Amino acid sequence: MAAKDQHNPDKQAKAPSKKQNPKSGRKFRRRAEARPDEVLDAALDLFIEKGFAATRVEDIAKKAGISKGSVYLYFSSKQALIEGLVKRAISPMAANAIMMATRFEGDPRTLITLILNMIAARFEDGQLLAIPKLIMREAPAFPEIAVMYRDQVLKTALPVFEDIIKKGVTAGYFRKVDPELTIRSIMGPIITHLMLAEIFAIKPSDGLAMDRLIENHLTILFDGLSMPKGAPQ
Amino acid sequence: MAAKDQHNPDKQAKAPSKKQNPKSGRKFRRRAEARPDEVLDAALDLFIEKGFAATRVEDIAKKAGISKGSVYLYFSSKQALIEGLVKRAISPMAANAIMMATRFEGDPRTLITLILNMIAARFEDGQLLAIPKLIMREAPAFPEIAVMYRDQVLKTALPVFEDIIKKGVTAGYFRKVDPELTIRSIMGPIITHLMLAEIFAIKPSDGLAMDRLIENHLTILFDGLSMPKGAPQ
Amino acid sequence: MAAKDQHNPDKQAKAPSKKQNPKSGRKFRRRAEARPDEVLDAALDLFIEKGFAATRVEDIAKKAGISKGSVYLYFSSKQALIEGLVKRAISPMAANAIMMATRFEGDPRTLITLILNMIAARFEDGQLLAIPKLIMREAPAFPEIAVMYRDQVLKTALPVFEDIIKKGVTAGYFRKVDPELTIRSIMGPIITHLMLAEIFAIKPSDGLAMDRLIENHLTILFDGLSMPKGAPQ
Amino acid sequence: MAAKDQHNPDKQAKAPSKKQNPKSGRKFRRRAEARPDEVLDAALDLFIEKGFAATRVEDIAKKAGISKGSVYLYFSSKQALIEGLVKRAISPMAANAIMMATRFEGDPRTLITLILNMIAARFEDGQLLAIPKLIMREAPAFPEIAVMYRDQVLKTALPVFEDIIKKGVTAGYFRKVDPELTIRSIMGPIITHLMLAEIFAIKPSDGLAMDRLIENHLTILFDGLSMPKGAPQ
DNA sequence: TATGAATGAGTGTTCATTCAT
DNA sequence: TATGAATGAACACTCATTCAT
Repeated sequence: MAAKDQHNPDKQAKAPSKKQNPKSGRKFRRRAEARPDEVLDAALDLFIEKGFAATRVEDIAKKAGISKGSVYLYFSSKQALIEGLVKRAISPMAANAIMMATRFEGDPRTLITLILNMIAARFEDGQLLAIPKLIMREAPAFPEIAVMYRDQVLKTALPVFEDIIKKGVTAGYFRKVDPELTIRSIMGPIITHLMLAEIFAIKPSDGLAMDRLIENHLTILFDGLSMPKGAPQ
Repeated sequence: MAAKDQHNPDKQAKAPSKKQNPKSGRKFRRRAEARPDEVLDAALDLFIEKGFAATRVEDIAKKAGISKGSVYLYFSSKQALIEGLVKRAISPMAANAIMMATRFEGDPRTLITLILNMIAARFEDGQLLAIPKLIMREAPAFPEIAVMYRDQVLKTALPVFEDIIKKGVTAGYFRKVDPELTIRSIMGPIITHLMLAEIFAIKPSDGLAMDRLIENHLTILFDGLSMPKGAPQ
Repeated sequence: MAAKDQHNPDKQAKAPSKKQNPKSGRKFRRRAEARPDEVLDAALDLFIEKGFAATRVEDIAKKAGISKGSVYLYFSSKQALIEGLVKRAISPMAANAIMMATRFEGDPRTLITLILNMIAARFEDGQLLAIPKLIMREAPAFPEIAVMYRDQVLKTALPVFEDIIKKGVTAGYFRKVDPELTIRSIMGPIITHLMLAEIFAIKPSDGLAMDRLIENHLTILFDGLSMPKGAPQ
Repeated sequence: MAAKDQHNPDKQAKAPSKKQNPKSGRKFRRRAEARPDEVLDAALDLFIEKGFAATRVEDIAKKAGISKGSVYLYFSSKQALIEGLVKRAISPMAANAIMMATRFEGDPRTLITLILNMIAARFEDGQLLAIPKLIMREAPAFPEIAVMYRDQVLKTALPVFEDIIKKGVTAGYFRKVDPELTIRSIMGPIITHLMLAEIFAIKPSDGLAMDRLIENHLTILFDGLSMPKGAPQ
C-alpha cells in the first residue's frame, strides 16, 4: 500500500484499445483516465497477497472501486493484468540501470556500489519488489510472461553488469573472473536477502537492514572473506 | 484422517506396473505402504510442471497409478499433499547439513567448499530445488507451509552456517564480518544462478555449468573481486 | 418509448458517410429521420449473418454508424429490433401479393407463373428471405413475433393463393383439388429449394438456378410428373 | 414428450470418452448406462422449447434428474449435446431411406408414395421432426453442425431420390425432368406443410391432416394441377 | 440528440471432494 | 481398501441496458 502511483509518472491512460481524447486538458470524462492504473494497483496488491490464481477479478474491481465488468474495459483478460503490471514496471527499471552504467567513468567498484545501493533503496519499497516476486511465482503457469520479463528486463539489464565487470577486468581493477557468472556473485546476496525476508520473514533482528547487508556484502565481494595474508592471525 | 500422513521416510522404488497378482503366495500386502510416497512423487512432478493450482487431483492419481478417490485415503485434501511433500523433504535436508558441519574440523573454507559442492550436486537434479520453488509459489496462499519450512528447514540450517562463519572469524580464517548476513554472500549466488536458469532459462551457453559457477564464486567469495595490490596491473 | 418505432415506411438510401457539416445552410435536419431504418438495415444484416442471440447491440450500432446508446433512442430493446424488422417487412409483402392477385384476370396458371417468378426474383437477393429465416430462428424465444408474422403476413397472403386456386377450379382450369393444401404444392418446392441452398449450401452445380427450378417445378405442377398416356414411351 | 427412447434401439451408453464396462449384464454401476440418452432427451425437449442459446445446461441437468456437473461427464460441452442429438438421429433416418429405395422394383410412383407416407408417419411424432427443426434453427450459429447434417443425412438421402427419378425417367414412367430439381417438387410440399404447422401453427381445421395433404400432393405431383384435356370443362 | 463509460446479472465450464458399491 | 460416478461451489467473461455529460 506504500507508494502507489509513483511508478508511472505519465498518468495518461494506458488502456488497451481505447481511443484517447485528443482534447486533453478539458474537465475529463468521468474519471476514466486514471482507471487503468488504479486497476493495476489493486491487482498488484491482491496478487501479492493471495497469488494470481486465488485472486478473483471481482475483488480487484472492488478494490479499485469499480465494477467487475469495468475491469474488462481496460484489460481484455485476467492474464492481461499481469502483462500490464510487468509492462508498467519495465521501462523505469531497465532505463535506470542502463543510464547509470553507461554514463559512469572511473572505478567500477564505485559504480557497483552505487547501483546496489540504488537497487536496495528501490526494493525497500515492497511495491516494486512485488513485480519480480509475482513473476517468479507465476512464471511456471504463464511462460509468456516469464519470457516477456526475461527479454525486456533481464536481457537488458544483465549485459550492462557484464559490461561493467568486463571493463573492470580490462582496466585492471578486477581479477580475471567470468563476467557472466560474476553477476550472480554481485546480485545474488541481495536477491537472496530479500527472498528470505519477504517469503520466509527471516531477517536480522533490526529489520531488513539493507545498509548493513550491502556493506557486509561489498566488503566480501571486493576484498574477499578471507583474512588478508600477513594480517595478524 | 485415519492412517494418513504416516508414510515411510525412506523412499522406495517408484511405482511399478499397476496390476499385481493379488493371490501371490508371498507376504507383500499389496504394497499399500508405498502408496503415499508414490502419490507424493506424482504430486511433486506435476506441481513442478504446472504449479499447484493447475494440477488436478485426478492427474496425480493417474500418475501414481491409482484412482482419484484413493488419493483421499492417504491425504485428507489437496493441500495436505504440499504439507506431505515438505515434511518428507525436511528431515534428510536438515540432517545432512547439520551432519556435515558438526563433524568438520579444520579450515572453514574447505567446509564451505564441500557444502556448496554438495548443494550444487543435489540441486542439479531439479527434484530438490522443486520443494523451495513450490513453497515460494504457494507461500502466500498457504502461509502455514511457509512457516513450517522456515521453522524446520531454514531455522535449522542457517544457524549451522552462521556457526561456521563465526568459528572462521574467531579462528582467524575470516575477517570480522557479520555472520548472519554473510550467509547471503555464500548462498546467494548459487540460489540466484539456479533461479535464473530454472525460472527464466537464463544460463551460460554451456549449460547450467555449476562447477564453473562455484569455482568463480568461491574465488570471489574468499579472495575478493578486486585485483590484489602489488599484483601486476 | 417516445418517438420510437415510427420510422419511415419508404426506405431511403443506405447510410452515407457518418459526418456531415452540421452548419450546412440546407434544410436537412441531420437526417435523423433515416436513422431507425439504418439501424434496422444493420440489424438485419447481422441477424442474418450470426443470429439474433449472437449479434451484439454494439455491432449493430457500429454498422449503422452510430453509438450503442443511440440504438436505444430508436428501439427500446434488442427484441424491439426484431419487431421493427418484421413490421417494416409486412406491408410491402402483403400489399404486393394482394395487388397482383386481385387485379388479375385470365388463366390462373399465368398468374401463378407470374407470382412464382416474382417471389423467386425477390428471394434471390437474400434480404427478403432473411425475415422468415430470422423468424424461424427466433420464434420459440419470441412467440409474439411469430404470431405477428403469421397474422399479418401469412394470414393475409395465403388466402390470396387459396382464392386463385378456388377460382381456377371453378373456372375449369384446375382439377378439384383442396385449395388450402394445394398452396403447399405450389410454394413448397421453392421454399425447400431456398432452404437447402441457404442453410445447407446444397444447390445445383450452376448456382441457385431459380429459373430452371421454377420451370421444372411448373411443368410438374401443372402437367404432372407422369408421362402422358399415349405419348411415346 | 411423446415417444422418448424409441429412437435409439440399442441402449448402450453413447457417452463420448467413457470406457464401457466389458462385464455388461452385471447389475449396473449406479444408473450410469442410461444417462447419456436421458440427457439428450432432456436437451432436445428444452432446445425445441426455448432454442439452443436460451437453454441453460443447468436446466437440462435438472430435467434429466442429475447435477449440472454430471452433464459434462457425458458431453464435453453444450455444443456437443447438439452433435450428440444429430448423431443419434442420423443412422436410423439415413438407413431407412436407403433401404426402402434400394430394395424396390416396379413403378417408381408406388415407391414415392410409400416413402412419403413413411416420412409423414415418422414426422408426425414431433420428437423426430425436432432434430431438423433444431438444426435449421441453429445452423447459422453452428456451421459445423449444419455441415455434419448435410453430409451425413442429406447427401445420403438426396441421391437416393435422385436415382428413383432418373430410373423413372429412363423406364418411361416419368417425363424428362431434371432429377435434382424434381426432388424439391416431391419433398417441398411436405416440408412446407410441416413448417407452417410447427412454426406458425397454420394447419387445416382438422389438424395436421398428413393423409389428406399427401393424397392431394401426389395427385398433383403425378398428374398435374391442370384439368386434363378432353375432360369436361 | 448523442455519446460511451459503467454496470451487474447471467452462464458455461472446471474440479476438489464425497460416497455408494 | 479401492473405485469412479456424482456433486455443486466457484469464477472468468459477456453484453444488454442505463445515465451523466
